[in-house]
Amino acid sequence: MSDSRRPHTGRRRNEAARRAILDVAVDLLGRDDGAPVTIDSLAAAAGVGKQTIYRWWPSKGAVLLEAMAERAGTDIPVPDTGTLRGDLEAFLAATFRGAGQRLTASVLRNSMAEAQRDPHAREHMRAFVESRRRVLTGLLERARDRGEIAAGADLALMVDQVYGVLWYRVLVGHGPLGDAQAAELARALSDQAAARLGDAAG
Amino acid sequence: MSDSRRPHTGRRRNEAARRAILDVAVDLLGRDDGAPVTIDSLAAAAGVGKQTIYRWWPSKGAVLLEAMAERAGTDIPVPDTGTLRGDLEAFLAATFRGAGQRLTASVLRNSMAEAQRDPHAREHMRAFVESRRRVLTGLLERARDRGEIAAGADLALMVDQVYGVLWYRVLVGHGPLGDAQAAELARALSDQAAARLGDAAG
Amino acid sequence: MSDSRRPHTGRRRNEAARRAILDVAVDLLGRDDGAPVTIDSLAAAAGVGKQTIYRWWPSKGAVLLEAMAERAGTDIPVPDTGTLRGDLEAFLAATFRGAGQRLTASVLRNSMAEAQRDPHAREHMRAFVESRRRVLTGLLERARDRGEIAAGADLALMVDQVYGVLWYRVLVGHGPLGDAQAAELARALSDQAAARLGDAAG
Amino acid sequence: MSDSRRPHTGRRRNEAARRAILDVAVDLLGRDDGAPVTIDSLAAAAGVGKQTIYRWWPSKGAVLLEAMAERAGTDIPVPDTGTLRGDLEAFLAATFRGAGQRLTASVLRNSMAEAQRDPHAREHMRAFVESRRRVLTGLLERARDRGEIAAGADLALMVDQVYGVLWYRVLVGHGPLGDAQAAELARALSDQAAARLGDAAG
DNA sequence: CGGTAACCGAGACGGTACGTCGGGTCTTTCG
DNA sequence: CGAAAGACCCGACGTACCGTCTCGGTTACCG
Repeated sequence: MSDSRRPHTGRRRNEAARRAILDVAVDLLGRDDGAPVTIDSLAAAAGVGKQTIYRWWPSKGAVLLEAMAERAGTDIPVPDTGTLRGDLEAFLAATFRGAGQRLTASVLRNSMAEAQRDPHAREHMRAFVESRRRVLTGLLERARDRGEIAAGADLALMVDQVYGVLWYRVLVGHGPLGDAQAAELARALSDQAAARLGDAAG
Repeated sequence: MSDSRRPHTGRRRNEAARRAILDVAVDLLGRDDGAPVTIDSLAAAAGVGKQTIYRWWPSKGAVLLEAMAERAGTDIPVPDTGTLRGDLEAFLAATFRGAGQRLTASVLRNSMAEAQRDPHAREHMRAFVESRRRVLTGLLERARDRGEIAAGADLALMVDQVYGVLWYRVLVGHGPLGDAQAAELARALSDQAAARLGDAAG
Repeated sequence: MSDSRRPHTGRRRNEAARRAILDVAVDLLGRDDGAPVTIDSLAAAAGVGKQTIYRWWPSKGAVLLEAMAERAGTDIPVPDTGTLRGDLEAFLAATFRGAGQRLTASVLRNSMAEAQRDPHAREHMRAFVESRRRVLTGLLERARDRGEIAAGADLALMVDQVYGVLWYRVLVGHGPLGDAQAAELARALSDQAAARLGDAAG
Repeated sequence: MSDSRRPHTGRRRNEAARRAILDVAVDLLGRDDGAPVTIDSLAAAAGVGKQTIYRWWPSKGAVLLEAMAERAGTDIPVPDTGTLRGDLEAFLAATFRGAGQRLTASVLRNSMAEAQRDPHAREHMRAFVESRRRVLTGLLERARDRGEIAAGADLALMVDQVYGVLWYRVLVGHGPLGDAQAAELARALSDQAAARLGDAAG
């Protein structure tokens, strides 16, 4: 993998090695051949000793999740179309399109599986999920401030519906995940919000 | 595990062995100590030779998922309150209550993790999920026939909104899964359905 | 402990694997390229899983020593020339010639090194050494019975003088180990025995 | 190990560090817990960087053997009792007593093991052994000059019998190594010498 | 007297081998 | 002839050391 020699950095952590490990991790996670990413192959492909991985990460799951967070966390821009439905549709489309990619989906599936076994990975997963949720929650709060969502609405549950559908489809693979689904779900959620507003009004 | 001696049955398949294997599988899946259920421990605990497992199941994942399906698949009665919201609330409450139990949740988490690695398990998971979805889909279709849901509504997506939230919370564990969530989600979905009806009417 | 005769079910030890392991061990020990015989290479060369080695031997040293004992223990015939000096010369010549071979010497050196670290190997070495000593002790006892060695002579020390010289030269390599040395040492020891006889007589 | 701070010596070799390394090496070699003295533990215990060891010694074995030579090489005084047997008995008693000490024996065993693997150590061992042999050879030559040993006698083989017995017992541990053995062996060797003298005379 | 060369403690690095664990197959013996 | 027992091959696991490297610092020598 790393043909060109990576220089030692003495007694300080070698940033180049860290990068190589994470890059290779994303690469391997992306393969959906079912091969479950071994530490040996990871180390070999990164041109790194296994100890260098274990020195900095407590477990395989931790590496994979950090790698995943880097990849999947590639910022989804927060749109501002002026309406809840427009914002949702744009955000969901970008999000679903990302997660729908074969490679990213594979990363997500492997990571979630790892998180079920490894407590470290679990914690990383929790943090990753939280960071993603925060973005969407912000979008919804803005809409609420604009008066498009009732004050008492359960924003968390709305967020869960989005990411729930996303993970569910990624993990089980029973249905597609693309622009059409994003649009449909955006409409459903804005309908939910509108209905509650009407309640409050009436 | 099997204190009393299970008799050999000679040349015919030993149903008792099959039962013991599935029972032990559920038991081990239920432990959420993170220990990942090995075939050896499964065979030992069931008082069964490993070959007896492999004779009847193609892989570890297949056993575990079949075990899970037995447990988690305990039939949720399909309610009939006369209204979509009532039906949903009853169904979701029962479903969430089941999945929210520590043991069942543990089984689900382990099974989903297994399904990400093992193709056999993946297929089983797909089938299990499909069977569960069919029930809820039936409930929604009935409501559509009653005129509570628009003809063009994406029922599959509504089903996903339910099971997506369920799996998402089970797997990540960032929020509770109980009657309150069931009620809130039932209300949201029926609102969403009603909104589409209004569109169609106008 | 409490178990009486259990008839043993299940697959039996694979004798071919055992032989392959020991043969390969001798082969690898024999290389005096300094490469220290790893379990991995041993298993690979024998076409055997590592576990199969660890199932039957407690440590690497134990395998190597058993292999060595088989090789070096190839029976040295006990000569019967009628005189102590003749017997000694024949026995020592055969023994030294064996140990002097490059391959056997290499096996001996590696084994002794292993025995210094590994308690299991140490015990095996003790047993091997003891079995070799017994043969020579028997030869000396016969000579004592014939009256060629004084009753009070320290036979154990005489045996040590033989094997001491042998191991010393094998391990340090400061001098040859062949027929000439055998003859010289045989003469020295029979002289030494004769001297004690004279003492007793005088 | 080194509680008090060792002062830097700038660009000149730090003698204190060298001493600390050798002292710790002897200390660790002396443990007969079978733990095989690693460079890391050696460096840590000496409060020294690993590079400081590799700067001055070509390999682990070299350090250990130099340490051993220092300890075991503590000069055995060459006695002068006037007779071969007396000289031998005194010299052997002192030598055996030294090597018989648990700590020294442990050092010797570990060093010899190291010498079988490491070429540097092997060479050091050869040199050490040679220096020890020279002393005993000198003692024998003096006796030959006095006419107590025949001119044609194989002094080297006599020396080998002494050190052979010593190493053999140290390495295998099948018998004690003390004054009694020293006396018995001294008598045996002087008997050998006397016998050859008689031959020459007759 | 200000570089600079060689030493030092520290510790990360790429590797190799370790001994263990688990997966899935194969073989033996019993009922 | 199915089922238990369990040995087999394979390969990943996480750890221990190896010998190399770079760092930041100290001290002695040299210009």
